[in-house]
Amino acid sequence: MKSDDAIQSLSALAQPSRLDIFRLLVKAGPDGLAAGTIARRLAIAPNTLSAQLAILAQAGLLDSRREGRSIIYSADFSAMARLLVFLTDDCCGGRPEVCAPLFDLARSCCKPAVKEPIAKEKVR
Amino acid sequence: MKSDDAIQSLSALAQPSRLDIFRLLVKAGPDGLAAGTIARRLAIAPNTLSAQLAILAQAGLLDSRREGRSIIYSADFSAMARLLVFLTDDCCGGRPEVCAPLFDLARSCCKPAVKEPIAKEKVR
DNA sequence: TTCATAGTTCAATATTTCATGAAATATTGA
DNA sequence: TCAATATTTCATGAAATATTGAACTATGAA
Repeated sequence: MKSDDAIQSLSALAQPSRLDIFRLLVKAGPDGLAAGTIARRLAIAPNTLSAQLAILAQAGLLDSRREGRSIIYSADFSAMARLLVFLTDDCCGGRPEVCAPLFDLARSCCKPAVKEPIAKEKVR
Repeated sequence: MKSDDAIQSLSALAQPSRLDIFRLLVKAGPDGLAAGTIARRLAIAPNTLSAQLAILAQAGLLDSRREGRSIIYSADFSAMARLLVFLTDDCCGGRPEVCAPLFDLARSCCKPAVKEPIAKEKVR
């Protein structure tokens, strides 16, 4: 990832409505949500939402697809991961303990992504 | 972490000079770098740099301490981790494979900082 | 003291970003 | 086709942000 791309992603997320939108879509998972649903849930005017979605999509953080009259938006998880990698690039500098919080992050994210559905219940 | 705090951190990082500064300090590790050193390395005017450092510090992303005439800035790794957690909150939504990239992130960061190798690799 | 070095603060200007209303486009069903 | 729904585009004024020169504070050395 280039610095310009990271700036674009960070700028896209650095706005209250857009951060809410993105986090809502992160929670929604790959299925995503229709623009109208997002507008209703977050109480954002349709035209304002459209502009926000365009900014997030342009930054590569969202995918979109049309389904009937609706346009479904979903978070691009791999783009997200690339951004996080960029931010933490060479974070250790020879001191593995420095980035220990990052491992805690990965572990707290969800149950270890092994093939078997280890835990039935939801994380948190 | 509250949304406002995340916005502040993201806004702080969403600017070319500040992103460069932060990443330089991430690489520098806990020892940090003097403001003047950062200014020289990144070719930023001292007063401009000062403003940028203040914004990053206000966002909680940097620590600072005086050493003689110099003021040493260093990245706050735990603040960083909190931001990443916030962004990926509930990212799984019942689909562990969705956040697999985050595990790749943690592993690529540096050598696993775990007491014992949990599960098996092969997360893909 | 006096001076030089290291950073910061302030004020002004230039630029970017934001939310909104009005109008336009796309899809579906009657 | 027409009407309704879903979303986007455009133009605009207001607000936030960035950069710069000049002045200011703090530390250490002569």
